[in-house]
Amino acid sequence: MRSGTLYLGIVPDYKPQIVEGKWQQRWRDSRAFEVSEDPDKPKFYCLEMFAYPSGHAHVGHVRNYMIGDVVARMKRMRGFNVLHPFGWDAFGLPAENAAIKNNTHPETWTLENIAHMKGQLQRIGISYAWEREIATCLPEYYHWNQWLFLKMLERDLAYRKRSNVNWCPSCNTVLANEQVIDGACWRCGTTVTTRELEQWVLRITHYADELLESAKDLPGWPEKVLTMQRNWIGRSEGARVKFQLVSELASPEQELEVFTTRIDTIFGATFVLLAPEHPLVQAWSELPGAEAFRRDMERFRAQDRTGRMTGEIEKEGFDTGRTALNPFTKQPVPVWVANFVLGEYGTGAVMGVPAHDQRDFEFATKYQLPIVRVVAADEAASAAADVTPMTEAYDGPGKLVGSGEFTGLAVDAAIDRMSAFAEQQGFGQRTVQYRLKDWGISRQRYWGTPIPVVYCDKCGMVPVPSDSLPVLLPKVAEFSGRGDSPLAQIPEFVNTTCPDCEGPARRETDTMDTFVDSSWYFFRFCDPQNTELPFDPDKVGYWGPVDFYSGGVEHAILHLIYSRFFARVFRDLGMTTISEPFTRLLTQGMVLKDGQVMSKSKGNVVDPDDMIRQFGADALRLYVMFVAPPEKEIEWTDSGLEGSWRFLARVWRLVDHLCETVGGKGIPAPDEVELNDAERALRRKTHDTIRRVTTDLDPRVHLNTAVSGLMELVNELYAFCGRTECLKIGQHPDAIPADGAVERAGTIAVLKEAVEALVRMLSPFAPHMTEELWEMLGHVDGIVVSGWPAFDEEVARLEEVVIPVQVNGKVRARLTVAAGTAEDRLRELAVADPQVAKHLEGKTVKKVVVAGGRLVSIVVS
RNA sequence: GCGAAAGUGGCGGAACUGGCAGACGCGCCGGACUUAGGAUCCGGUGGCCGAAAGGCCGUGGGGGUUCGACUCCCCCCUUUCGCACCA
Repeated sequence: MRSGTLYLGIVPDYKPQIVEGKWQQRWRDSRAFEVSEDPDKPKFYCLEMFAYPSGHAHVGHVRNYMIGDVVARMKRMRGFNVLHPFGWDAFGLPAENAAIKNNTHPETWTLENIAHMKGQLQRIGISYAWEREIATCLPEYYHWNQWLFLKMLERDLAYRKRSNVNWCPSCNTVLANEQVIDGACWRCGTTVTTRELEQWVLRITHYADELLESAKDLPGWPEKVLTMQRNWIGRSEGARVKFQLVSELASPEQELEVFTTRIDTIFGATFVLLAPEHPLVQAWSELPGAEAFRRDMERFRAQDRTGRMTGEIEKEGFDTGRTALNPFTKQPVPVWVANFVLGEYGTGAVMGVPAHDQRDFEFATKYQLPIVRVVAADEAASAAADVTPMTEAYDGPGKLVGSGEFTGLAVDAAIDRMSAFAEQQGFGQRTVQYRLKDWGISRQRYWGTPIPVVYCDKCGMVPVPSDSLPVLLPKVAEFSGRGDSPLAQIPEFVNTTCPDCEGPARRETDTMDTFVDSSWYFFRFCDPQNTELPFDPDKVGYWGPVDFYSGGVEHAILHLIYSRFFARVFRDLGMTTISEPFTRLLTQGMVLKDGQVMSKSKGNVVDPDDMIRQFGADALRLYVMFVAPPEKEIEWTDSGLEGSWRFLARVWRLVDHLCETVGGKGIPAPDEVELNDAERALRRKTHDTIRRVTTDLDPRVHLNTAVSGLMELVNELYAFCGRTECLKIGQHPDAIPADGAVERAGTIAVLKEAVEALVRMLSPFAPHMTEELWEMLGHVDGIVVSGWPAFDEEVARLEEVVIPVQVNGKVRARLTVAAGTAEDRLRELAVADPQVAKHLEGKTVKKVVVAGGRLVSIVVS
């Protein structure tokens, strides 16, 4: 043996494959992660966004589950009653497409994928309460989608509406606004077109204001996500203003209403613009002799929807030949149809103020409509306004000109006064407009929840009574991938009897958007087997809301806004008191390989099972947690994984080497024995590490720095053992010369404390290996119940501190002094230090600052 | 165009409230042990000058505040993300 080293001649075997199988089996057998409500313990609901069972989970997917598992295991050790469930977002289009392609049934495909992926997660050692597993494609689950739909119908939160909807020609189905990304289908990327369809809609706008207000302050959510939600809801305050139609040809409707946020500019309104979809435009197009009108209208309506939405298409319009009276000026203005006016926003009609709106300016320039300036930045601009032609619209602050009795008012005051005036006169109304639209949930596909209504010739639309639920999805259907809903092609399903009159009736053949399934599954986990209700309010009362929720940022709007909506619906049904379902939200970064997002289609996926075979699940988990903060994307490297494996093997060897020394009973606690300097230093490091790792995990969730803290402790332990003669391999402490019995007891005591703290704190990251080590250290009860190590502030406090001394901002020396040395003394020592003195030579000391007792700063000139 | 976040060694990343920049790991270099070692243990590793002691420079660029700035303020550059004719 060489002195000064811990040389382990025989490398003890760290065989993750054996250890991991053993503990996964034990956890299963002991139902280690199953929980029930326990009012005596604080609860913690830890959830990762459940999975779409696409087939095989790759490392990019499982990163999320690993993050959640570290949090869940840590909280469990810290004494919380932890609910950590998992399930499957199992309805959806890929199953149907796979069915078409492979001539199988979506259910078969889905259930096989679930079985495989469940195995993958179990091999990673995620501590799920598997007895609560749910799959949304099973009647036990979608029954309650239907139940909730009926409740929403009763409360007028669900309604049927004929409108232009987003249509994905590839998926052959409708998409919600949230599901159109840059004009393309969120799932397949095909350019979305428009169709006019009658479909079921959920009134999310009922909660628009509340969703927006709460999104201003959800302290546990990333600011980025909140901003996205606020923008999506898009509140604007303004006014609706009525313009009287004066044309002889005017339809029976004698007025049209515009929405504006800038009523102060209304004296500059020189025309009115209607969306091609506006009802008046439709009505006029149907009048005799309106062929040309109709042709233009149709042309605009057929224009690419996203082009119109994003401004890529040139602004175009045509004169309707009608005029309307500006209610403020009483002057007639022409009414035009314009392709850039959106039918579904506001009233589908706007006033054209070319002087103060760039879009109107361009339109007016193109069609030579008058431009009248009514807001001036200052006096000079006001004077110049009449003579200088504008080159662009002015939308800055200023005072009104040429606006009758409102002339001279500042913009904000004018908006206020003019809105009030319009209300008083009865031609206007202050109003709040949202960008958020009600959520269309009808999908013309098979693999989803049947919408529980029937259509009867006599009674019209009739909801299926709750006691007849669930409306089962029939097993057999044609999956041609063409035409209308596959359900429409199954007569046995379609033809039914009316619940009211018992006459013949047809079932609704559309299914629900799968985002309905995922909007409330977190409540179902609290009571997954309930056959009477979606969940027992008491159980959700105990577990809810979700304390820690993690998943991809791609759901920042879709899933996360729908869930906030549904939580409020359940609340208003009296079933919960929860408004915000997710207290803390972590959006995990993606995993890249070769600079690209890991995905099956790119062929760059890393299968966790391959990594587990080589290095074990613990090494995989540790690597993914260590390589970067959880929110950041990471670039996969094999060498990084190997490094984590090496670290675990290093811990294994250390504990294996020490377990006979520090394992078992009868070892005194460190504060019961006398400690030498080295022992006190190790103890200090131990407690400092506990403090750091604990706060890094909770509440910070800085998993990467928590791991690095543990690595430092391991390095310290190796160094300590290397310096300690009695710890050379092959020499049991009993065989050590007896010149330091007390010292040896201290060594054993501090080592035991350090090693046990290390193993326990490592266990959320590497649960299998640490269970095994914990057992090797002589513990009978699992590490899961061992508790989290406590740290002692007193012990962690340094006895000696190093104080850097700066001269003009540069560190010139370091003083080693007793902790708590008085500031005056520090000043003396600093100035007297030879290195410092060198830099003070020939100069005048102007000031000596002692900052918080941690640093001395000397200013010279 | 608007909004947000970010920019630190060869690489991933630390630095929590303005107080020792580069923790920890990867990679690389050296040593020990060895028949051998891609294992293991120990050490080194921002750049430049220097044998060393030490010195100078250094957190995208430029300015500012401060005894002291990766951190705060102003301007600019770059990247990523989100929104994008919403009247």
